[in-house]
Amino acid sequence: MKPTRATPKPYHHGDLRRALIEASRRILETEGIAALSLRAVAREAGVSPAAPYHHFRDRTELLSEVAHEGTAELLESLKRARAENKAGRERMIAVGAAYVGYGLNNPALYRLMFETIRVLETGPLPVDVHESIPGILVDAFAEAMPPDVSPTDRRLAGIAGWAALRGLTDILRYRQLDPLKTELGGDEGFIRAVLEHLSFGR
Amino acid sequence: MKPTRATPKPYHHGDLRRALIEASRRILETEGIAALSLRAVAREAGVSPAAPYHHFRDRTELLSEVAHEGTAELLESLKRARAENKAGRERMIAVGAAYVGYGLNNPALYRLMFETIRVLETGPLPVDVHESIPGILVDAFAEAMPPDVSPTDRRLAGIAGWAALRGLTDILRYRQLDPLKTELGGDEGFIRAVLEHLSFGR
DNA sequence: TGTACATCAGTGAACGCGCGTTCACTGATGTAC
DNA sequence: TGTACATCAGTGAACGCGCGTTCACTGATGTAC
Repeated sequence: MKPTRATPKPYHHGDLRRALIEASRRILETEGIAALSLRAVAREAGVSPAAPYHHFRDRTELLSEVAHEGTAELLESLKRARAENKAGRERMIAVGAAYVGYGLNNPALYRLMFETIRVLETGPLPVDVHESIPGILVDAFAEAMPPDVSPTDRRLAGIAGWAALRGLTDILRYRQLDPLKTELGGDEGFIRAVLEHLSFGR
Repeated sequence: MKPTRATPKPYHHGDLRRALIEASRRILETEGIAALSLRAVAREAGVSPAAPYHHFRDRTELLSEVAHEGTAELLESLKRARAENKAGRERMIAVGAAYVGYGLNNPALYRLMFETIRVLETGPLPVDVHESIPGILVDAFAEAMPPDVSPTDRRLAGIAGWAALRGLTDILRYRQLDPLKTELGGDEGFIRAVLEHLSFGR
């Protein structure tokens, strides 16, 4: 009995590579990174422990792929928020909310992404800054500053904003702020309220 | 041959409990959390694999103790910074720098502390806010705001500041900002410059 | 002060476990003629 | 279209490893008398 799904299925057992990455993400978010072994992933995907080796050199490579997928998704989400809002406060808040939202919806993956960056990225900021996650965030904040602010201050405020988003994501993730959050109307309202207080450097 | 050290040594083989915690921290910072097994700790401390069980129920308890020690140290450092600077911008920057500094000097422990919080802390913010890490940070930022700012805005700005410190620590830890950092005179100058741009919510 | 005993920190061997990875294999699919 | 063969994704058994934890033990220290 072949499955009725209309997925590509280019090889004789379906798109296992895809299935393995999805299994990894499922395990990651439900059982945590410590449970994310190659064997567990194979089990979750319903194949033998050796099968993944036809698609990934080793455990590290699988993890990198998963992290990379997360990075691509988040980047996509930020670009969408940027495109849908004109520069200024609107965009700053939309981009910020998209960032925090992604982190809260994929907490374990979000963590993995940054742990992996340390290993993968050699240089400091990526080449094309406007296509990188930090680049988009910093820009969104910098652009929201009043017109009389100097380029350096603008940039520093952007970095402060970027940092605040990372911190905010962590704080909300660990539920350290639930009472205040409720008071201000959930995640959305809370994020908005906090972001209102950024990017107004002197 | 007894060691010449003047340490207490209340039991017949020295203060193993202490030695185990110190061994844990050494392993944590040099080899990472993944390498922090009970056996590795015992090895590092020069005792048999079963010895730690006379001091900690299991691996989790040891980890909790280590995390707790880190939390206590950081709290102590923040209190010192608070006591040594009068309320306002001075204190805000001193407390912020102390926070980031601790994170950068103990990166793996810093991470462990927050991973552990999730498990350990049941409620949201600790009871005595002025004796908690978030409490001190939020206050330091809130106090640095201009006098005409409303209590709610003050609090939100404080939270934004707290978040920025967490994010800043992460960013610096992953060396994503080295060029700019050098430009601004190392960690110290950089942190100061970024903090200058916070806590000026409208 | 001296002896008998209780306490308990540390030992070392052993257990069962899940892991990453390798290996010779099987069997379905794709390709050449 | 039909057959022979190459390809290669997936199998299942096996390896050696380090792990957490338990156990009966040993032997130094502390305590009662």
